[in-house]
Formats: sequence, structure tokens, C-alpha cells
Amino acid sequence: MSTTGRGLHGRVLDILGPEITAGEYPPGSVLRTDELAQRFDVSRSVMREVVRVLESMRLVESRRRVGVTVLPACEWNVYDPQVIRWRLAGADRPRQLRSLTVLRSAIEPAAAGLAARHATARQCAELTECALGMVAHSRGHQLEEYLVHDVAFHRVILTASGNEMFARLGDVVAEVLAGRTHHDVMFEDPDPAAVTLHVQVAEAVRERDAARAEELTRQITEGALQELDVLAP
Amino acid sequence: MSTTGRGLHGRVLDILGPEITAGEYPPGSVLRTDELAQRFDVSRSVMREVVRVLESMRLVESRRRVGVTVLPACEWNVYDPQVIRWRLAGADRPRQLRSLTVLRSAIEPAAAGLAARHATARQCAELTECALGMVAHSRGHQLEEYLVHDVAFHRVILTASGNEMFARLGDVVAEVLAGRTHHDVMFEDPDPAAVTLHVQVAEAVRERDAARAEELTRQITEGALQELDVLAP
DNA sequence: GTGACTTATAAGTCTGACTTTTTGTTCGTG
DNA sequence: CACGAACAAAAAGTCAGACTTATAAGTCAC
Repeated sequence: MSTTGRGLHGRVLDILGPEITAGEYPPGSVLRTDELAQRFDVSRSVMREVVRVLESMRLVESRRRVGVTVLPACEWNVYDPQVIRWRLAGADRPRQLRSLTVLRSAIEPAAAGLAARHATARQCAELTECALGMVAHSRGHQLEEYLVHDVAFHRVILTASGNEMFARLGDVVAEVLAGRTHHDVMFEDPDPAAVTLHVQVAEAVRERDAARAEELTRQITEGALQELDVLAP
Repeated sequence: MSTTGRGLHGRVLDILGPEITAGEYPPGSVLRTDELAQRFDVSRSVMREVVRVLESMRLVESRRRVGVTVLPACEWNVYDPQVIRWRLAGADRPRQLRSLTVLRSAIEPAAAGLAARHATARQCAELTECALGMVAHSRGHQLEEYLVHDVAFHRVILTASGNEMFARLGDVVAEVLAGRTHHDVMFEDPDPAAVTLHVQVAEAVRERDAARAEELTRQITEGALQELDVLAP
């Protein structure tokens, strides 16, 4: 599932990146390129490329005569998909999941409102299809199938908003939804109320009722927030 | 003002990055590392590092035997601060500014609501100070001083929300606000109504009135959106 | 036409030498 | 003792060249 993987460079990145985002090196720690190259048994060229990428994510900063210094978490590009993935795989996954869920609850209602105005006929159809798929798999422990349609639903909403910044959060939402189903305990079938809300959102968008689409989506994300409050204190 | 600049590598990036985000190479175009190295008169090592960074931004994809192919805009990491800066400096600045303003209007009200709950006494004081600074410079063509306080105000709100994803949008908001003052025509003093709203938001946060802080901030961002509608069709 | 084989190509990797910047120390002077 | 300038060392930065590897595309037999 890892996007990187490709090439020697990517493999090193997939080890060093998670280590840094996990906080294994306190902010201000200095790493030397040569030592890292030795440790991973790669050439300095490869190691330099890795450092450059980490630098562009603002995880580290490279300065002459001093080395590669690890930056404090407040500097990190937390919207970088790679950084998000690394952090979700790490120890502070709960905190990360909460941050992202709060972000969702700010974005998605607005996106739904815009989607009601801008969605194409095709997107409206897709939306309805997703919602029906959710209904169809909402009972009898078909969690995986339900998840697929749930993710697709939210992706369509975000895309149909017509705002590229919203659209780009599709992967984040997918990650959050998948996290809820997989990692956290979720043996029970999804909340019927939530399923109904999705159907209603699809309706509202189809009927171009922006205010209703926004309000209904707000209820969905509020539910996700409360669910999180129940699981994690 | 460029963050990169440092080093030969950064200079190349600051030329090639904007070129790509400006759409000078249609999606699917292939660039060869060697040719680029020749063009910029740098070694392949440097050029490879540049390509690696562009790849991590998902502006390009490097594949063996084919070259460095430019990816379509829907793949770009549009939340990368560097990408945002490049695009704001480019031709589709208006569209970009609109996307970011829409994003703002989704995020900031939510952030203000959270800030009302989580802001420290110090942050409340800073907020009030910023608001007063805005009032003080709201008349008599003191646009620059006004902007400084405006930016600071919104940064505090986003930080005080306690959500790192929100906090990280401080730079984006700063960029948008600065853009409004500098690039677009703005000879007149700021709208007195907006100034008052900022003061009231500071009040609401200090009084822990989350709903009011959220609603007032919504009015601020709505104003920004309408202002944009007036300037650009 | 289909499939296996070959080839050319461009990225990927490694190595070693050299340059440049920056830090910290040393030393001389007031 | 304080202060500043000269100096030395350390680590990143840069370059050039040789080699490896994956793979797209062309070739040939069937």
C-alpha cells in the first residue's frame, strides 16, 4: 500500500520518515548524512536525495558544517500525504485521527453545500449509487463492502464541490474512514441513522438544496466526532 | 521572500517548480534529467535531487527508460506551501486565490469555535491586542500596518484552536490576506464592519462563547468571499 | 498476428575527489 | 580580562565518470 517503495531511495525514506514523525529523534537532534548512508548501506548520493525530500516536508533542515537537524513537529508539512500516512502508522495515531476528523467536520459540510450547487448529473447519480450501496451493506457484518461505498460517497462530495483544495482531501477522508473500520473496534453494523443521513445528503444534492446538504453533512461529521469521543477519552 | 534559495539545488527548484505549476509543460510531457542538468548547467546529482523533491510534491513522476513525466494538476500536492507559493506567483493566481479563500471560509469559523474553548489567557490577550491594532490602523491609508495585525489575528485564532491541521494553515491565510492588500486594488481603507467583527470575535473568544465566535468568523470569511466575487467575475 | 528474444535508453547507483560555508578555537592586542 | 581577527576543521554541497538495472520498443521466427 506504500506509495514510495520504488527504488533504493524510497525504501530508505520509508524507514527514516516514520522514525522522525514518530518522534524518535527529539527536535534539534543532528544526523550526519555520512552516518545515515552507512547505517542504511547506501551511497551518499541516495542519502542526499532522501534528506532533500525530508527537507521539503520540513521534517529536517540541512545546514553546512552542522548536519541534518530534526525540526519540531510544529514545522512539519502535516498535509503531505506521505507524512499523514507515516503518522497514522505510528504511535500517536489516535491524536492524528482526531485532528483529521476535526478537519473533516470543518471541510465536508462546506463541500456538500458547494456540491449541491456544482455537481454534474453524473456526480449526482454516483452519489445516489454510493448511498444505496451503503444501505445495501449496512446489515449483517458487511463492513468492508460498506466502507468501500462510504469512501466513494465522500470522495464524490469532495470532488463535486469544484474546489481543488477540498477534492485533494479525499485520500485523507478515506484514510480516516478506513481507520475507523479496521483499527478501532467496530464489530457492530454501522449506525442506521448515519446511513439514512447519507441517503438524505444524496437527495439534497440532487435537489440542489445546498443548505440542507450542508446541515445533513454536518450531522454526519458530528456523529463521527462523538464516536471518537466515546472510543478515546 | 523565497524559502528555498539556499544552495544550487534550491535555485533550480525555484525555476523549474513555477514552470511546471504554471502549466508550461502539458501533463504527460517527458523531461530528461540529463537535458535539464545541461539546461541549468548543474551536475546530474543536483538535478536528481530536484526531481526527487518535485516527485514528492507529485508534480512529476520519474520512471526508468522513459524519463521524468509531468503529472496532471489533479495529482499535485496542492497543500504543499511551496506549491501554493509557486501557483500564487503564476498565471492562475485568481483561481488559486479563490480556492484558498473558500478553504478559509470552511476552516476559520470552526477554528474560532475551538479557540473559544481552548485559547489560553495569553492567546486571548494577543487576540485582543491584534484586534485593537487593526482598529488603530483602520483609517488613513495605513494598509501595511493593518495587514500585519490582521494576519497576526488569524494566526492566533488558528493556533489557539488546538488543532495542528488548522494551525498549519496560518501561512496560507497570511498569503491570501497579503494578496488582497498588495496585488489586488485596495486603495481604500478596510471595511469598518469587518474591523468591528474582528473585535467582536476577540470578545467572544475571551468570553468562551464558541457559537458566537464561530458565527462572527463566518461573517468575516463570507465578507472575504463576497469581496472576491466583486473583484473577479 | 502472437509470442519470445534482443537492444537501446534513460534512470538509478556508487565512488572519490574537490569546493564552500560555517563554527569554534586560538592567538594577538587593547 | 575582554574583544576581535585570523585560522583550522568539519560537514554539507558539488562535480565527473563509470557502471548497473529496469523497461519500452523493436525484431524475428513461427
